[in-house]
Amino acid sequence: MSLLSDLTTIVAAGFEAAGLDASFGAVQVSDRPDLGQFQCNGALAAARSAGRDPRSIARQVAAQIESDHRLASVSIAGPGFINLTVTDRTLAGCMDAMAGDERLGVSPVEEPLNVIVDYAGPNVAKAMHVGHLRATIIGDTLKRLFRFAGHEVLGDVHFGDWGLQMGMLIVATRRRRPDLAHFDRSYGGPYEEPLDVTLADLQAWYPEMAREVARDEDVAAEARRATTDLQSGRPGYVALWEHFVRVSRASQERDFSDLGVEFDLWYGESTVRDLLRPLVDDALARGVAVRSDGAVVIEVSRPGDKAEITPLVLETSHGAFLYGTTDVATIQMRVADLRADLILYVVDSRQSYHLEQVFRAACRAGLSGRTVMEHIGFGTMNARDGTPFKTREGGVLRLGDLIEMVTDAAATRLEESDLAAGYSRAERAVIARQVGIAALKFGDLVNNRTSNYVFDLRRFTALEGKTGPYLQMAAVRMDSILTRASRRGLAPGAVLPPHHETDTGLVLRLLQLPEVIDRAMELRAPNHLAEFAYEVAADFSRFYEACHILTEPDPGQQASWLEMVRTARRTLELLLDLLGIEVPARM
RNA sequence: GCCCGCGUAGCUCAGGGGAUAGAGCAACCGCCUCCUAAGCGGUAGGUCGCAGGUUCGAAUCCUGCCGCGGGCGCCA
Repeated sequence: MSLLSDLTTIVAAGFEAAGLDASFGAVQVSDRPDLGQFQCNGALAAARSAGRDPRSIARQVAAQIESDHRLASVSIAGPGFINLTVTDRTLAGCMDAMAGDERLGVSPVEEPLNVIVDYAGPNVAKAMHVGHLRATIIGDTLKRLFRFAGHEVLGDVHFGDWGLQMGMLIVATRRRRPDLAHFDRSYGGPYEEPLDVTLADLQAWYPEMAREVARDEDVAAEARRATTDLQSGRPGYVALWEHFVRVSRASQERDFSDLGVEFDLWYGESTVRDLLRPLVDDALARGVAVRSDGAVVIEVSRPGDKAEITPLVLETSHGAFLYGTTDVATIQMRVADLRADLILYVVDSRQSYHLEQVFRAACRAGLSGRTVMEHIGFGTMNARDGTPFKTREGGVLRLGDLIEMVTDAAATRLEESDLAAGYSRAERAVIARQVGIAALKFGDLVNNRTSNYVFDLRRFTALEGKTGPYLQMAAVRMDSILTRASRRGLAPGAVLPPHHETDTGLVLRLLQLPEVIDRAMELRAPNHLAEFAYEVAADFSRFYEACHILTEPDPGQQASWLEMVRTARRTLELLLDLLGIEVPARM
């Protein structure tokens, strides 16, 4: 379907005709545009297995394929590189096919899978902070990407609402508000909403409590007791917990909404709470889990391990379940009820050890079936000095504050520019939000997922160079041209063979879309989408500078260029949509 | 101690065995009577941490060392 796959088919046939494996025919975009548009390195690899000179293989393959009408030139260079350039007519034909295709030439996957993307992972009693940014937007992009590719995808927020912290919050609340009916065992309900316990309270109490628990065994025991009481369904505690969940979720949904992120499932650890007891008992009964120092653990080490992997604790010696337990139970639920084929865990890389334990435990307990579980780890966002990002006061920067910062910076930039001068206040506010979010998201997603990166507010809000706003600007320009053209009664038409350096460059770029989508999916790597979106915008900008579309005298040429602009716009729209970036109506 | 990740231009980062290692920013030089200059073109800038190895070919794979970050049962 794609140009690259067509070329691979051509060259692969050449290798087969030469008595060599077709797999040597893989064609890629050229590293040396001066020598050709595409290249195949297969002759070098084939030389080894065939025991022949790579150049002679390349010559043989070249002779075999050079008569193909789609190829303008086939040449051999260096030790045996086969360089290809396609005819301008072929480029035009491919471009027309892309322009006429709803999916821009990207075929849907042949075997759709049930995919669950587990991402964001906010916790009760904690407003989201900068650390949640990556988990949220990487996960959101992967969700959109897999969905676009044709998979059945569910995004699950995996709310952290069922661990020891709940007991700690209950104890903290009891200290401040012992009068609440929630703590009276003899009270039968109903429970009033403790409205004066706010998220801000919970956030303040929690770290204090955590310090105490670490220091004082009595307090720790109290928190554990409250946790087990909650987990075994004590009504007052459950009511209090429901309140915690409500106030936390309200704050988090605001942040998600600002980021344009939505979830299909707002499941949490508590969703599987009724599975925990049976899961542990069953594992014990079947001998999969064992008692160790009073706890129930499941062995997860395997013969080939480089280092010992310690058993996963399913139930503590105090009778509480841990987040590992709920993680295993969540796998059980996703496999049995949601029929997941693939589960992507978009979680900080630092949790890799834990997730490995959990995956193995689920497997050993026979709960995961054929479902593939994958940890999509990511690095941390650091400050300019390389340490984790903090506010000037040394505290954790709230995600909501970060969003506000980039929005303000975009608004300032907008005011400095003459361009937005005539826009209404309301429109400028909308644009500032869209531009700020784009700067934030693109600045993050363009980085390799696995590496740590530095968040530099100044750089992120500069809005110049390789940034989200640059992409928005390019999209707005495309819209502007298309709108003006349509007002003048000009319509996109058949794509003519490109002959300019810049329109050829744009066409060659756009035709790479299917491979980029494939690669981004395969690697679960949003940065490939981000990078490609930038290249599309940059190639368009060059084309835009060199070819003045609206004043082009030749109607055929003009219609062709308009079709290229329209297709570039659709391509950019798709990519930006996958990245979760909105395009303002104008800037 | 063991395990995992990282080390590429002044800065921030891309680069899934291939040719001459790229981009953005910062620096310097140009381009707005013309579809939005948040733009475009150009110049300069590199022992790809170090040392070995595998290979026709290594930033990329392997080993060791150095440096930085992270993780290592009853927290999440």
